[in-house]
Amino acid sequence: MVVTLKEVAERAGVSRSAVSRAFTPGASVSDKTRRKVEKAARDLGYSPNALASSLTTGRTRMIGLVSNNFHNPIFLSIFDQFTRGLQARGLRPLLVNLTDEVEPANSVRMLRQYSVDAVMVASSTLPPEFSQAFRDAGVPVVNAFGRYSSAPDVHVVGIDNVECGRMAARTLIARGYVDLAFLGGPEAATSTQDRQAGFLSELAAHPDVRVTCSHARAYSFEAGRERMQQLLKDRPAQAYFCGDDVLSIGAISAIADAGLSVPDDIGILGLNDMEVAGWENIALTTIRQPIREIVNSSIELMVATMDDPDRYPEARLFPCSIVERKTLRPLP
Amino acid sequence: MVVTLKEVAERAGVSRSAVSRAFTPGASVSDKTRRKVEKAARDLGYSPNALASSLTTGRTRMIGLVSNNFHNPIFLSIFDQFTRGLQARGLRPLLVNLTDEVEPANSVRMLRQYSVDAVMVASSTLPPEFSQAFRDAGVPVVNAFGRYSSAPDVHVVGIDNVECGRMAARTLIARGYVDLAFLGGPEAATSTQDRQAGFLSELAAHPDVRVTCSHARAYSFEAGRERMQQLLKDRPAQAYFCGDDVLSIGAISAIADAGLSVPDDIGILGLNDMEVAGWENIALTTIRQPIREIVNSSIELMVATMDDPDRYPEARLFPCSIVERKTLRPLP
DNA sequence: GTCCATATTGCAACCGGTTGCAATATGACG
DNA sequence: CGTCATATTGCAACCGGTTGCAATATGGAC
Repeated sequence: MVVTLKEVAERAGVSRSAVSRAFTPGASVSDKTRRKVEKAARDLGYSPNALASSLTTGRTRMIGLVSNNFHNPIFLSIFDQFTRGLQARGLRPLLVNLTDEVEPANSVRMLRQYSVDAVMVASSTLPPEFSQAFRDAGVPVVNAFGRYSSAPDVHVVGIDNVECGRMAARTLIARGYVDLAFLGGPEAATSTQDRQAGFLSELAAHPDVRVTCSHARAYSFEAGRERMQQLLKDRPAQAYFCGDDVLSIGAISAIADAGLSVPDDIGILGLNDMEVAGWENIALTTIRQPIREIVNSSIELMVATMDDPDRYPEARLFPCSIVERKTLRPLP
Repeated sequence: MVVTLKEVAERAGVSRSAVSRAFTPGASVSDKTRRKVEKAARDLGYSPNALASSLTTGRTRMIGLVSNNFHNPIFLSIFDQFTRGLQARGLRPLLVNLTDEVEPANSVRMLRQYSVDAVMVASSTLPPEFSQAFRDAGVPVVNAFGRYSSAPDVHVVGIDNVECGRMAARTLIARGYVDLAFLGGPEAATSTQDRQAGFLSELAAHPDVRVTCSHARAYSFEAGRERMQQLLKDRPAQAYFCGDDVLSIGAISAIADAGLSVPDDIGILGLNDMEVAGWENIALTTIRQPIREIVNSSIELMVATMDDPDRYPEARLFPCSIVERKTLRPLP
């Protein structure tokens, strides 16, 4: 059924090596041979078996694309960017869903069985042990959307969550809010820890401003909604910096249910700028993460690490920016 | 760096065949040999190279997961289900993003180079030529979320869009709406064509009911919003059946902007029941597509077709159901 | 202990390619 | 036309496994 190199060689009247070289860029073949081979290949509908060649070349051009986040809509566009970026470079993503997986060794074994050339961890919540396990197995790894300080031995590309927290604080202060709050994701998530730390550190310079912190049990709509419902039973703050857009929208939903208005009664500031945040009936004011840039840079770094596996680990941080919409009162 | 069968064989003091057999379920090996091999493998940290073995066995256990829909949030959960379902069966999804790809031959070549055992097309908008091209290349294919009538030579698993259209009509009629409209996706999308046909056919029995049709240029928030803005300039209908949830939410946003209320002034019925539709500040009444069942059935069918490549093509249709929320007036 | 059916084992060829090396072809130059 | 450097080619070994087959080992029956 499937055409092999040998058949092409026979039809073209050349050796198998000649055919192989005709398909290898930069190999030594005369134009005459190349033409004969190309004709035979075309006639037969031949295309080389990438897996067979990987056996000798040691490169499969397959990349493990690893994530555990299949609920936050922002990740759909992240997968979109990654698949397109990898494909454009002739790389193939082997998608690995690590939801509920706790044992790094399993994933490592699996990805080694399939000889991926590198691993892209696309997650802000996967424990660093996973990235480290891949690296220990000798596979180039980049952790996209990861925490930059926790795993200095693995490349990380993402945003400066501490700075995001500071930016959030400055944004709220500038709008005249004096009673602020942070509503984070799970307390164990490093992204939440960093954003909170930045938020608080910036506010340290404003002793006149009141600030409180609380945490939702997950980065999800329901969790944000539940948490905000509880907060509303007490005296709520004037404005909340939420650790994530989905969380923000859950919070807004609870506020609306309580008969209060955003931004008139309570201001909400999100983080991520997922597509849904821009929908006019959501219109979330949020801090935009430059997804495209992070993805492209992650791929570039990964490719560079494939060429030089001993490359010294680095962190690449991209600045975020405020996207002004309708859930914060305007600047005075 | 990487441990091979040969090294394990040497350490265990057996032949390479013995090692291979120890890792092949059902092969003939004595317990004694198996134990020696397992110990050696453990000591060395050996795990077999799946790609190398695929050369002789002809099976890679890799599946091409092909889609062109990376904007509709419903597809994130679809990918979630697919990756988990495939992984649970020891299959590995090679993700292929066909956004902007128009030439089926390219995808076929790529997937053949990587010797995938089967292809899962997860899309309702990919032209049937793609599925057909995979089938013509001799690769088992299932088109999940595809149109059941257009490509009788390829397995299709999904919903009966015509019946969905009818169900939508019945739902609106039952709520006493007499001035109805269908707001579809692109006119070229077969899902839109079928839903519209079903909608109109059911209404044929109700000559007293007025009905009009229009189409958004894409299955997107913006497209739905724009189209509804235009519709509102004229005399809008009492209730709209929208071809998709995202479209519905765009329409709702336009209606709200115009100072009208949903469902008091205009009713909206969506289709899909994506996660966002359930968020309380959206609360879209919609027709639920049983995603999990469709995905599982698609995988089962794909696996069955891998065992019997000549399996006669079939269509599997799953019933949809109304999810009652807050964008239609209640039943009388 | 012998005989025979059955279970294990290793050899060697093969899967579909790549590549070092030596052999041969080519072309420039004198 | 001969010489020599360079370009092209084919041979054969190899990548990391699997598997048919023949050889050997095992164990039960007699």
